[in-house]
Amino acid sequence: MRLGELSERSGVSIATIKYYLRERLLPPGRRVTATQAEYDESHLRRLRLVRAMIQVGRVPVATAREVLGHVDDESLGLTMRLGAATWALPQPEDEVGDDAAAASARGTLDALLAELGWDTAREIGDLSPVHRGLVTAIATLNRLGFPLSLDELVPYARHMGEVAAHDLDLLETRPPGSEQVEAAVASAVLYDPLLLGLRRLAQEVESARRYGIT
Amino acid sequence: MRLGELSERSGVSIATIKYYLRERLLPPGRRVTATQAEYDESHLRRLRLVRAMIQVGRVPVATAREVLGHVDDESLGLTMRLGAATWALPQPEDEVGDDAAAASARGTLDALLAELGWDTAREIGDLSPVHRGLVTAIATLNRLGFPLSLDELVPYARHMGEVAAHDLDLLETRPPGSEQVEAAVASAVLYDPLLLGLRRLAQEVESARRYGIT
DNA sequence: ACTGTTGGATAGTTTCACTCTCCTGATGAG
DNA sequence: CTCATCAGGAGAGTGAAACTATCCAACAGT
Repeated sequence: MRLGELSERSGVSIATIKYYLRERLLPPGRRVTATQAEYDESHLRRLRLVRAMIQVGRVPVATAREVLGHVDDESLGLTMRLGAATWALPQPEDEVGDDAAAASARGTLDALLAELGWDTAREIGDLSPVHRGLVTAIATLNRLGFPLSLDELVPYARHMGEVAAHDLDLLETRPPGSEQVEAAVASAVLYDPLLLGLRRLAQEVESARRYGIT
Repeated sequence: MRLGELSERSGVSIATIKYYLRERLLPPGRRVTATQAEYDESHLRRLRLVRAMIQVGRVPVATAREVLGHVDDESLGLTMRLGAATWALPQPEDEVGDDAAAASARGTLDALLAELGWDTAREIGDLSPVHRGLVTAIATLNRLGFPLSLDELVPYARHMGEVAAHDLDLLETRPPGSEQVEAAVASAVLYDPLLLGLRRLAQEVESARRYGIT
């Protein structure tokens, strides 16, 4: 198919597709002549994934390019590709600072990982953006005057641990290959709003149950 | 305290504070003379909350203004204020369309709410932005070729239900009043990245556990 | 009186994600 | 063969969002 059809089938404007091609979010089509190229179903799938990452997942274009680079890196195993993609995903940009709040947050997180036996994560330490993002989040809550104790944090972590296990269960039902990696990215990016939405909904329901609708 | 001190204590530049004042994210100080005003601790707290919402929670300025308006609306009860704030919070903006994917997503969500007995949420139906956000997320996954069955969705919802219950337990430990409402906003906005970070971390750990580090 | 700040208003600046305009080179109907 | 049409590519332009910088008159501390 050509650019026009790709645009029509995906609902993305031609100008935007050209932009994504320029930004290398979408691999170039197979060149037919000097001024024409042919696209296939994989381009359509990739385009939809890009759109989902950017629009639903709020992932910046530059970051999306990086993540997709890891998705396409066939020299890595599943775990590493998943990890690489996760690694590149957007974190609540630092601005941590080394104040007391940050130090306390680091301590809390360390204790949490020890408590749960998540030693893999502890070894990686604060090199991981995920780890740093968590420190930032806890530190911010400290600064705001809503400190999180270990006891309050552990139940959250346990639930998210089970969610993660369920994530991987679902991933295993996919045929291995790039579809599995794409599913991993979709899971990382698109399940976020899903889970948060479910939490909000549950909060409303629970609040109504406890206090009535006043 | 005056602008300069507010800036120093919060770490936010004077120019930015002026911007927030202009945008009514921060109530004006108590006027001392025609060209000078006095700020207090509540301004500092509010400023930190605003920063957290915008920087960590990625909440747009206009939305933050709306949310804070509800926080300050003392004519409402706790549930309603929490609901109002939640209601105003940013959703993965629609662009739903009425295609088959959206219809199927609506059906799945309805079934889920019935299954869990979350009838309060079902009555509100698709008026709620949270509800619509969920439909968008599920529909997007459908379109990408990663359909979510009810069976796969239910465990997620149960876990988030427990998380929400824990959220409200924590909320009850706060002294009633505006601090409680602020805690509710902080919970809604700032726990998001915290939970997502925990999920990512748990995914890495679980993946390493299952498949090794390859 | 002098120096430096403060609050307020207005006008930049930066970043990001597109979107528009041009241009060259096919391509297909008549 | 011709001529309007469309494809692809490159560069400049646009609009929104969140700041940031510049002015200015009115104070405040010394």
